[in-house]
Amino acid sequence: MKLKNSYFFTLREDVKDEDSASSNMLCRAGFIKKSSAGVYMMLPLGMKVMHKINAIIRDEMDKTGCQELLMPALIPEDVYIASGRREGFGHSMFALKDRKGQDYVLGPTHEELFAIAAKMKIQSYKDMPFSLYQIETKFRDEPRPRYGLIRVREFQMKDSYTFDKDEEGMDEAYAKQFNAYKNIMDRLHLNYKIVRADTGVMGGLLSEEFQALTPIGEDTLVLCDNCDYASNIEVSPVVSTQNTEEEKTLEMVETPHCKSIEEVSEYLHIPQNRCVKALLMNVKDTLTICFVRGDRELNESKILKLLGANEINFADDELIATSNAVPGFTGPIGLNAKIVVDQEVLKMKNFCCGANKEGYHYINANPKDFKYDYCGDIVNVLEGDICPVCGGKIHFAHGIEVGNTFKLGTKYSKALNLQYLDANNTLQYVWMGSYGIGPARAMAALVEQNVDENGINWPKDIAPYPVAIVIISDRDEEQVKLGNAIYDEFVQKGIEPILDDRSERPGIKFKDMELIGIPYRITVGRKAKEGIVEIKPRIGDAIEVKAEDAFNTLRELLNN
RNA sequence: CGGAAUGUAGCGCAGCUUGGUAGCGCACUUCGUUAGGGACGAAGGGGUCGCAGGUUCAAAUCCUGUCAUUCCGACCA
Repeated sequence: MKLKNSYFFTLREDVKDEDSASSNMLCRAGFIKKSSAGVYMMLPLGMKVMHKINAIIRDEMDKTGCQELLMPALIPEDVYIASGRREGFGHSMFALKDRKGQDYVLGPTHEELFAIAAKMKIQSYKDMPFSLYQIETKFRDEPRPRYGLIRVREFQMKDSYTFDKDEEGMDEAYAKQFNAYKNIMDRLHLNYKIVRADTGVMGGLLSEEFQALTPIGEDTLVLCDNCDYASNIEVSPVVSTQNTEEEKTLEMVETPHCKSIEEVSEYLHIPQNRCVKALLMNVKDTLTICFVRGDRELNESKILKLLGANEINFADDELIATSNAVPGFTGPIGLNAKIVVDQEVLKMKNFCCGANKEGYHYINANPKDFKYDYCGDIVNVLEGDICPVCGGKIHFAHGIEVGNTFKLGTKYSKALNLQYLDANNTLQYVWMGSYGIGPARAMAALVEQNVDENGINWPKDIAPYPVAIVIISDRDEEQVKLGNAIYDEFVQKGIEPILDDRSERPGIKFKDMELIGIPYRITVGRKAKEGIVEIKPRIGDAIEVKAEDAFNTLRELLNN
C-alpha cells in the first residue's frame, strides 16, 4: 500500500467515548470507528488484520477436516422457538418483521440452522462424523456494549459444529476442535488460559473457554498458585472446612441501626466470615432468602442451577412482606420463607446472624437452630480459598473470552429432531458439539496485550503490514527512487509493505508507523545515494544494510 | 431497566450561570521558511450548536419533550 492516494489517517489525540486501551488505540490508528453503540466500522487497516486472523482460523479449521459454509443472518423466528431458545435469548435477540408481517430474527448463534443443515445429510450412522464451520456476522442486542470490540452488538464469529453418532465420537470431535483452538491461540500469539465455564444459554455437557489475559477482562478466572487448575469463577466450587469448636448457647443481642454486614461485624467485633448474611431474592415470583457467609457473594449461575430457574432478582418490598423477614436483620432462625443455605454455612459454628427483629441479631447461632429448603454451593470463591484439585491457594486473573467450546450432547438434536438409524435399525439422536471464536475480540485482546505509549505493537504475522518503507524526504529524487524500488521488490517477492511516500516530515511518518504497530521500518534517508537503508524494529535499535540486502535481511527477521 | 452525565467544525473542547455577530487547540487549504522523531510564520476554508416544540424583539444559552452517546449498577457467549 502506498500511503499517498490511500484511505489512511491517524488521530493525535485520544478518542472520547472509547473506554479501553485497545479501542482507543484502534480508533486513533484508524483501524475501526464506532458507528453506533456496540457497532463498529472495520476500516481498511482493521480489515487487513481481520483477514490475517481469519486466515489462521480457516487454516486450522480446514486441517481438522471441517468444511466452510455460510448461513443466513436473517432467520425466521420459528427456528428459535422450535429449539426453545427464543425465550432464553429474550431481548438480546434483534427481532424484526418482513413486509408480510412474518417474524424474523438476526442470528445470535447458529446451532439450529446447522442442525437443520445436518438433517439434510444424516440418515444413517454411516453419514457421520463430519463437521461444518462459518465465519459470519452475529447480532446480539447487548444491554451494555463496552470496551470497543470486546463487547459489541454486531460482530463476526467463527462458529463450528460437529456431528457424531455417539458420545465417544463427540468426544473425539471435541478433542480435535479443542486442539485446533489451541493452535489458533498460539498462532495469534495471545497470552491465554483455558478455563472450565458454565454452559449458560447454550446448554450441554461441558464448556471450556479460551481466555485472553488482561486486567480489563470482564470474566474472573480462578487460578491455583500451585497446580494448573483454571476455572471461570461462575463454576469454581468453594472448598469449605468444618469448624470443630464446641457449640455455645444461642443469644439475642441488640444491634441498633446495624443493617449491613460491615456494620454488624464492626459493632459486635465479629469478623465478617463468622457472620451469616441474608440475600432476599425473587425467584419465579417467590421470595427466596439465601444465607451465605458474611464475606461471600452470591454466584448467580450456581444458584440458578440449584433451583432450576432462569432468572433471579432482588426481591421488592411487596414480596418481602410475604414473610417475617426484616431487611437488615434477616436470619434463618424462625424465618417463614423459602430458605436456601450455602453448604459452607452448615459447617460454621457459633456464628452471628439476623434475628428477624428490628435492631437485633443472634450470636452463637448454629446450623441445628434452623431449617432450610435447599442447600448447595451458591457463592463465589475468594482469593486465598482452597484449590479444589490440589488444596493450594487460589488467586484471580481477568480474561477476555476469545473462544469457547461446548459439548452439546443431544440437546439440539432432540429439540430439532435430528436423528439417524443405527446398525440395529433403531432411531438415535445425533451428538453435537459447537465451537466459537470471535476474531475481532481476538484482535482487541491482542492490542490490550501489546500496546505502549507509542501505539500498538502487533505480532509479526498479525500486523496489517509486516514492514513500512519510509521515504524521509519526498523531494529527494534518489530517496524516492530507491524507496519505490525496494517496495516493488518486496511486492514482487511476496511481502506486502507500506510505502510512506507522503509529503510529511519524518517525525510524523515515524510516529504514524509506530501508532499503527508495523513491526519493522525500512528508512530510506540520507544514505540513499550510497545505497544504504536502515531497518528498525518497532521496539529496539536500527541496523544499516545495503538496499539490495534489505529484502533478505527482513525475511530473516520475519521468519526467526 | 434503575442512578448520573454529556450532545457546539473531521477529532478534542470552551461558551450556557447572567439570552444579543459561534470560539479555541489539533487536523485541512494557500504562500513562505524549515527538513532524521508529531516544525514555524502569515493568510484562509469549514458548524442545521443532536432533534422538535415553547418563552422572548432576540435562544447554543431559559423551559418542555424527544433521540443519541457515555459512565456506575442490573444484565451478558
